[in-house]
Amino acid sequence: MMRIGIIEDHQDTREVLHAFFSQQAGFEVCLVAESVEAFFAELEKLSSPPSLLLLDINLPGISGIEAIKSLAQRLPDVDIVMLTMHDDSRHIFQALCAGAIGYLVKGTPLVKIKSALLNVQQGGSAMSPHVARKVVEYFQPGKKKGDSALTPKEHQIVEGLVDGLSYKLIADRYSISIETVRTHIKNIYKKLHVNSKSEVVAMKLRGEID
Amino acid sequence: MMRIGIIEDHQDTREVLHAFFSQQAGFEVCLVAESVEAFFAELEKLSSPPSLLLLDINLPGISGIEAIKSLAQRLPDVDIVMLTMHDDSRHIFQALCAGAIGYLVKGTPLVKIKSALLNVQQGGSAMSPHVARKVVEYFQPGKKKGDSALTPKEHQIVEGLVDGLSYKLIADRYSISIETVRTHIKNIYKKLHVNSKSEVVAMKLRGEID
DNA sequence: GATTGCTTCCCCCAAATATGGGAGAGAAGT
DNA sequence: ACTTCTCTCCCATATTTGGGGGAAGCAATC
Repeated sequence: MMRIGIIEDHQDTREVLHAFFSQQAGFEVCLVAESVEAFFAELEKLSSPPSLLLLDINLPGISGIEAIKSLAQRLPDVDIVMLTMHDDSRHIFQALCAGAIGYLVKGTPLVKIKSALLNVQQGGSAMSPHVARKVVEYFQPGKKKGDSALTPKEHQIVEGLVDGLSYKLIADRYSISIETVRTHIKNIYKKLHVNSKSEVVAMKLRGEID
Repeated sequence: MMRIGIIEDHQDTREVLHAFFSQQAGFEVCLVAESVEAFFAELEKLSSPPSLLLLDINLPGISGIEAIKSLAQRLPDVDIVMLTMHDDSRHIFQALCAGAIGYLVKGTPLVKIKSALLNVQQGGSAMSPHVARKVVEYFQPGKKKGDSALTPKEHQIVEGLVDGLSYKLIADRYSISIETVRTHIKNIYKKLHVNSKSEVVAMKLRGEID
């Protein structure tokens, strides 16, 4: 028997999930909440905690991604599966890094969700096809070799970013075309799994690069 | 009538300045000293203080730059104009940060100095009447008002920036309009003298904010 | 010789951002 | 009462950035 919790702000989705899994043999919906805050409040009243969580990202108050760590801390044995409309690399990466074990895109048929959750319960994973693809692509370039190691030129560019320079000024500083700067930065973003200058600066100054 | 004080160790320069401004209508040289120490001593004897100071940097004893703060403290309403041979950015930066409102290089024709001082008295600057004022304001975060201290809301916004959020996401996080976020960020930029998210992130993570 | 990785440059396009205005409401201090 | 500050929101416009392609020279490696 799988005891699942659902955190989802959209009422329709919430009720559909609740109704569906309540009917499925082997499943028991033990907690349904529309926000992380509400979830924690309800959690107090439960005798036995859920073993799996379906978690949305767009939530009022604390976002689903922000909540993953505290959820995992509070419920060490729970499997967290994201169920969200965001299929972009950034959210996927953040969620998985924070501790989510699965990532399903909204629109996935209920039966698919069911089988995915069964997979999770058996120690597998639950990912929508193209999410899985992105995940694979993430770890492919990184696991073959030097991983997130930036090339010398890329390190230079990062220095420029930390100094708050625009693409154009970086190009001037290193006497290269602005297009080259753009190319380097795009590559840096892919390696670091970010997508803005600010995030690169933040990582660098936090010592997360090098 | 502009009452000016002159602190200059080089005798020739001192006398030339004294003689020149004594002759100019609307000007009154009320104090001439060859050092900061001597200036403070003479200041005791004056009934009404100078409204403007011509200050050298190379001085015996306390340097002109070191003296700026104590001078400004002693004479809150005085405009301090540097008159020095040092035209390097370091000295300029130090002087302006300390509170000097103008910065003239030695060799400036007397009539130019005169018009520069007139500009200062009229709320301008003594470097080049319209670019100069911006330069001054650039180096002096907020001389007139509440300094570079960020408001609570602005600190919140900075947190959002450090987390790599876009304007829209910051707006969502704090439940305010994206326009409000833009306004706050514009104000932050002005206070910190930067003009990009990355620079704010860099300053914050370097501990230069707070 | 072929593949791979690094650097260099170009195109296009949509979105985000920076910059300059203005404006009103409420709180706090003068 | 008046000013100052903070927070809120809006408009317009120009530039920058992010994301998607592709391509070419070069060095190292296989």
